[in-house]
Amino acid sequence: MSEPIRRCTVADVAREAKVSKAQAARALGGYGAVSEEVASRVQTAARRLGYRPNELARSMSTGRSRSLGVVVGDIENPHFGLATRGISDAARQAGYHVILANTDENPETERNAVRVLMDKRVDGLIVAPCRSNDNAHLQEVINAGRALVLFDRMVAGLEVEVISARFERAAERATQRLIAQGHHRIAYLTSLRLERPYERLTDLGSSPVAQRVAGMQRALAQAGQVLDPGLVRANATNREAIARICDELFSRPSPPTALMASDNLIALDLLRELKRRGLEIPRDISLVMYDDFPWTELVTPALTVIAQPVYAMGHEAANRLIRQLHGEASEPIPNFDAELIERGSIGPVTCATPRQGR
Amino acid sequence: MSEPIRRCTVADVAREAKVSKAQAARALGGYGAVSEEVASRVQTAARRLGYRPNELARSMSTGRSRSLGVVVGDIENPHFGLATRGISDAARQAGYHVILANTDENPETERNAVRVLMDKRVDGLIVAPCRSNDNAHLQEVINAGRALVLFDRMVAGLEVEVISARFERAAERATQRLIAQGHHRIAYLTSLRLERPYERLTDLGSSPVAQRVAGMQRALAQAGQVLDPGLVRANATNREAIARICDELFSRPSPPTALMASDNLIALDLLRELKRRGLEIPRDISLVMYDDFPWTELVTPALTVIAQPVYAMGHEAANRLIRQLHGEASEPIPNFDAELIERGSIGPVTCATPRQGR
DNA sequence: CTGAAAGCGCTAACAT
DNA sequence: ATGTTAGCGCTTTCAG
Repeated sequence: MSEPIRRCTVADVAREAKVSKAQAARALGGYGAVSEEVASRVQTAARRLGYRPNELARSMSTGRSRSLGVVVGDIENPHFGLATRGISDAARQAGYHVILANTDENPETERNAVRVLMDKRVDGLIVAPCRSNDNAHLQEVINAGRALVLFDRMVAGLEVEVISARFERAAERATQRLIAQGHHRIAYLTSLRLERPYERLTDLGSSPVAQRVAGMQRALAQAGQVLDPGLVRANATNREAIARICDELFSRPSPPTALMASDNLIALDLLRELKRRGLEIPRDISLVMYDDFPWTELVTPALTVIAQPVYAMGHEAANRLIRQLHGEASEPIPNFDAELIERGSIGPVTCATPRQGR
Repeated sequence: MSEPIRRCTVADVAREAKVSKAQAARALGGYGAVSEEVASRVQTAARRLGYRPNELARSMSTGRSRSLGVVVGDIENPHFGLATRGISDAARQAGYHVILANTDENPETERNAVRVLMDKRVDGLIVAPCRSNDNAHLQEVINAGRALVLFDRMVAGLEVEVISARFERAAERATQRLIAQGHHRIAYLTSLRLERPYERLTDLGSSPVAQRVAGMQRALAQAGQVLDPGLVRANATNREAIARICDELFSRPSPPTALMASDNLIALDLLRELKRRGLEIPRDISLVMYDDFPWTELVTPALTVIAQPVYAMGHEAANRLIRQLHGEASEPIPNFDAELIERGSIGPVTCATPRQGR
């Protein structure tokens, strides 16, 4: 019931150790010059009193909070779970803490989160932005002189480091494999928000999604084919949207014979949707998913995926951010190359065009 | 290059609005009494100057940081991903932030994390403790008068709210189903750390694991059977451990005909291990897993699982914590009943005892 | 309703 | 090496 419980402060320790407050603080904080004698007396006193530093006060005077803000779309998504793990492992090792903010892939929430984290005086920010053209709030971060690293996606007009895998090569290879099996109508589904139907590569800016589509395009070009823009579908953000996209895709005169899912959530919904329509992988349709998780090996057929080193990327993002904070020179960003892992979800295209079930 | 960039403070706003610092602070913080006149002048000045409050300073004087510490074993585990999502959604709604700490299921790291979070002056803590008998650091939290809610597991000798699903009923039902299919040697694998081989229910304290085993026991008893203690295996914390446990289990004179995996990580490893041994589910062996995730429906066969409302539990944990902080009376903790979801991984026991493949 | 001044717990000059 | 004195930016008495 006793309410605030005045915690013991440096002043208390100083009194107990019979030294000045400053000296006690130095011994406790391990920063100035302190004699052995005094140091041990202070340590003893601190232990006896159960002293714990008030990090808030410390941050207040130093101006640094030793905490990193992490802003992701959805921590429930294992992709971000893994990334966050990488980030927080690196942070902990360097003595930093992680303040997590979920944006629900909502730009408004993201703006807000970034602002509040700044108000909390995080030393730096790792943001997986949900929009690539919405940079005002992130520019503010830079203007305020706070460190910033982007994760997964870049943002137009923002000169900051971006940690993101390189997808073009793997996308190209995956498409080649598909083509080798006779596919040429290959649809690509992404959760990227686009106001208008996809028309050309430049609609995608320089996002990773652009790399993925570019890779497809290149592989198709090598085979003397062109990518039908109508097969690149954005806004695959939830089950209903994905069902709708499937409806449209499969009611085309020439429906796709292969699907590429831009993330595991899309793949999961797609798998359900295909099952519902009685379409069997890889007999009736082929599937490639971006990202790799343990379960992809265990579904039937095992999924052919384009893996990216998400944990390592998170780790690197945090390390770079921290290096920025310490004013250390940053080496070039390592190449995180996405990698095609072939399992069983690509099969030869069948003569029978899969028609819409339902 | 300009280093610290002195951010604008209440003093600046006050000067600009030609009022006292105190008055500006009141207008900005929305607390004391302020005339319309002054309020609007201050707001205007604040906007013009791009004022943003320093939450650190605010916390410093109020003693409250509006942030919650969340300590979990492994954010990469979708179980905790979901829980964290529930927590942070509830927190955000109430204007709180979440500071996340990963313990890697390591007691030492956990103690440390709890301490540092306390030092950062979080208002309250949600902890998924990795040990049920290690309560000193958590007792400190209580002694310091800080709010605490436990997640998933309880801790001996600690009088705090625990949010955890109730498993006995579902465990019993699952076991009944198994028995109905002729199983009676049912093994249970948990990541719970136990120094010595399991012998009796009391070895498990009052953990959820105890509920699960109790449920099994009860169902077996109803069928006139007893649970062989050798089939309850703790320390299934990683792939190697799980492989070793399988070795032991399947080299018994009478190996188990059904397996219950205490979490999704164990199930994943088990699935791999069974495949490696050429054991097919549900023909050669049956499997039930705790927790439910989208992919469990998509593996072949679809997994029979014991689901728990993890998101809701996280949400509730945060809400209760916040209610504690506000000194509001807490209603009784709702019952989060785990639920058996029958899919395809339970089959009839076959005559041929599965022998070790290797 | 408004203002002056004290203080949260710490670090950082500046002396000694 | 040690002590003294100011702050950090905010909230909070306490007067008026």
